[in-house]
Amino acid sequence: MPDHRRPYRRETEERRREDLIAAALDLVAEGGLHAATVRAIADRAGVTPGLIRHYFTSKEELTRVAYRRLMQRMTSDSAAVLLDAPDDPVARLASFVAASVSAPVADPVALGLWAAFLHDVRRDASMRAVHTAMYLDFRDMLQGLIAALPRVASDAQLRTEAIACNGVIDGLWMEGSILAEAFAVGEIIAIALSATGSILNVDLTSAYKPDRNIP
Amino acid sequence: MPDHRRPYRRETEERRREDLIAAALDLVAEGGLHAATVRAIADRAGVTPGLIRHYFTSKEELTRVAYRRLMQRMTSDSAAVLLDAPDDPVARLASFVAASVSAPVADPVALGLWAAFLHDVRRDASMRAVHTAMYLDFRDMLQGLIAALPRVASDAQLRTEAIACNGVIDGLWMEGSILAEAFAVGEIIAIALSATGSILNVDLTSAYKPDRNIP
DNA sequence: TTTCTTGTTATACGGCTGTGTAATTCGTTT
DNA sequence: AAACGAATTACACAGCCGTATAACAAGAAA
Repeated sequence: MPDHRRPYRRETEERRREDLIAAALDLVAEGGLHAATVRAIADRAGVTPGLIRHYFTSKEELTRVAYRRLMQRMTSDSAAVLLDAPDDPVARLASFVAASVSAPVADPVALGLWAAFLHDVRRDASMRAVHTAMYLDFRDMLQGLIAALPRVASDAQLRTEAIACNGVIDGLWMEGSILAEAFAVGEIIAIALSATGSILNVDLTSAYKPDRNIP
Repeated sequence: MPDHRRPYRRETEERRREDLIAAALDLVAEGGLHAATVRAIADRAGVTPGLIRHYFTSKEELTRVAYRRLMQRMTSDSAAVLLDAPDDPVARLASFVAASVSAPVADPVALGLWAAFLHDVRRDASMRAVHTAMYLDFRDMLQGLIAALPRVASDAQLRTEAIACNGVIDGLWMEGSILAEAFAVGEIIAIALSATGSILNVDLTSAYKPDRNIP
């Protein structure tokens, strides 16, 4: 029996939901899905466990929402690169490819989160829909950049090339994130540029100018 | 109070360990890591929960062993392809690449298992070592096939090309496993051959002859 | 047949899980 | 200042988790 009840401040619904989602993602990233228990999430968000069921009908719903938020973040991280990318189509594609295999798009935490949710994604239809949309969004971005190259290419060829380049990016994203120590600094970027360049028959390597903002 | 004790047969240590490992992998594949509880594993293997701690010092050890077994299976599945692959270096590489993005190497269950263990792999040093070894084994196989091509290439170039081709394969392996319905039959194989062919500047597509044993 | 080893089952335990519900207190409205 | 609504806390509950330990029985050895 507590001497005094824990004092608290009322917050907006959006703020509380955001905090709970962030706490859940943090915990999943640190300790896997099973570490994100109702009590741990509440603790991390600075509230008591009961509050979670006041904002989410079940823990499963919180999980779904958190996954959706993660995918949104990954997609917007990718799209953000294009905001201050060069105008030249070749350099623009090169910059996008390089960013996609570098932080913050590619990092061990993001991969860990992605993997942790994978099983639920396969089982839950709504989560699978989120995943599919995010994958196709990314691939469409890539295909748009490829289509802008100064070449002639059929639609079918563009699709094939986009899938292939996406494959390279995803594969290197994965390997670079898990086995970062197995590669030299910049090696993944160089390989990504060279490989996608080969696939598209365009010299991306010499078109790539590292972002001056990032040391 | 049970009327009678459950009857049982004694088995060899190897048999029991194998059964428990297989049961654990089955359950992880079906329901994620959290579905592989001590009780569920024992039930699936046809024994009682206590027996697990007779053969494994902890559930964590069973997990590590199961992961090691999974990696062994994936590696040997990959290597098996080379046993009845063509002798011609180009056709040989093409057959290896195609097999690596097809069943049984690439399938949703394998990807799900791989993802389920990923977090533990990042945290546990011995599991990480297993993963690294498996990755390098696969890449070395690939690099060996690339080196056998009728071309001249430096060691550094071979390494770069192997990493790039491995990236393509891994990426397509991932996407094809999760989003199988988003691709036409054989499309992933065709793209994998075309992309790796471009990277290596070799025509793998026309060198590829589908295995007659597989319809 | 009887003994002995040990593979196997049975059971207990503390701790943690997600959920349901009642009590409280914050901040606003009257 | 008093009342009110609802955000938040507090607590209870059944169930499952991994682990520990003791009782049993299967099959080999004698």
